[in-house]
Amino acid sequence: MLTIGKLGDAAGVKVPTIRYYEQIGLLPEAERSAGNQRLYSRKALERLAFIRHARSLGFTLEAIRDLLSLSDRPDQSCAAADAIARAQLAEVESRLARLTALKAELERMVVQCAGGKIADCRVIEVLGDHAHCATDHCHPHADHLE
Amino acid sequence: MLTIGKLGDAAGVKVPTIRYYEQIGLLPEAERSAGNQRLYSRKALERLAFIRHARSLGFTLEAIRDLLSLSDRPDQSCAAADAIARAQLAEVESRLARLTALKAELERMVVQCAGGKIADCRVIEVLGDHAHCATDHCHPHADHLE
DNA sequence: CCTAAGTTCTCTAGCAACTAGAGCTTCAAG
DNA sequence: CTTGAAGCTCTAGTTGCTAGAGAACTTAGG
Repeated sequence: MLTIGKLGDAAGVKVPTIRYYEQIGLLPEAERSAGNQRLYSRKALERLAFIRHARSLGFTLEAIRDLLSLSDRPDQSCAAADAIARAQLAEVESRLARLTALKAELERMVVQCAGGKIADCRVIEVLGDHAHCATDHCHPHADHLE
Repeated sequence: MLTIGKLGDAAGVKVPTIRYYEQIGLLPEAERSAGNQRLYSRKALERLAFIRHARSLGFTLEAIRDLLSLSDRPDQSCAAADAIARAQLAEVESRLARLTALKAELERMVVQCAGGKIADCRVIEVLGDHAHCATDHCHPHADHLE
C-alpha cells in the first residue's frame, strides 16, 4: 500500500491532483489508514498512470472517464474506445493545422523589426490591420484556443 | 458611435467578452448614452480589432496588454514588441513540436482496432502502459496542455 | 518517551479567458 | 404605443488543476 505522496511520485502526478481526481470521481475513494490517510494499491497506481498518460496525450478528463469505464468492461467491443481516440486525433490534427498557420503569420510579422520605432513596427501594424492577415483564422470564428 | 452589439459584430467579438475586457481594464471604460448604454468610437473598434487579432494569434491577454501599452507610445523602440512576438512564435513552435509527437502516437494507437473486444484494444492497452510510448512526453513534465 | 520535521488531512480560493443565466431597463420599429 | 430585441448589472459556472491555511498524523533521532 502506498501513501498519496509515493503514489504521486510513482505515477508522475502531484498530490493535490490525485485528491482532485478522487473528488471528481475519476479515481474511486481511497482506502484510509487508521489515521485517515489515503492508501493506494497497485491497481490504483495503474489507473492513475492510465489517466496521466491519456492526459499527456491531450484527452480531456471527460474522454478519460469514458475510456476508463470502457476498460472496466473488457468483453465489450472496442469501437467506442477507438472512436474516442480517433476524435482526439482529429482534434490534434486540426490544432496542428491552425498552429501551422499561426506560425507562418508570426514569422512574417517578426521578420523585420530592426530597431525601428513603434510607429513603424510590423508587429503592431500587422496586429492592428486584418488586411495583412493571409490566413482566414481571423474571421469566421477563431476557436483554436479552446 | 456604436452600441456594444454593433461593435461586437464589427470586430467579431461577443458582447459579454467586450464587457469582460472592459472589466479587466483591457479596454477603457466606454462612454455612456443618456440611458446608460455603452457607446464606442472608431478608435475603440480599432483597439478591439487589435485585441481580437492578437488573441486569434494566441497571444495571452497579458501579452496583449503589453502590446497595447507599447502601441500607445509610437516614439519608443519596437524592440519590446518584437520580443513579445518572438516569444509567442517560440511558444507556437514548441506547441507544434509537441502536437506533432502526439499526433504520431495517436495514429499508432488508432491504426488497428478492427472491431475487436476491449480486452485486445490497442487504445486502452497503449494508454495503460507507458512502455508503449515512443516519445518522451510522458515523463519529465508534460506541460503541453497549458 | 519525546520532540521536530515531514506528510497528510480538509477546506477555501485562485488562475485564464471567457460563457451563461437571472432579472431588470432602454431603445427602435411598426 | 406597444412589443420585442438589445442593453444593463450581477453572480456563478467552465476546465484542470494549483496554492494556501491550519490541523492532525507519522516517522526518525536523541
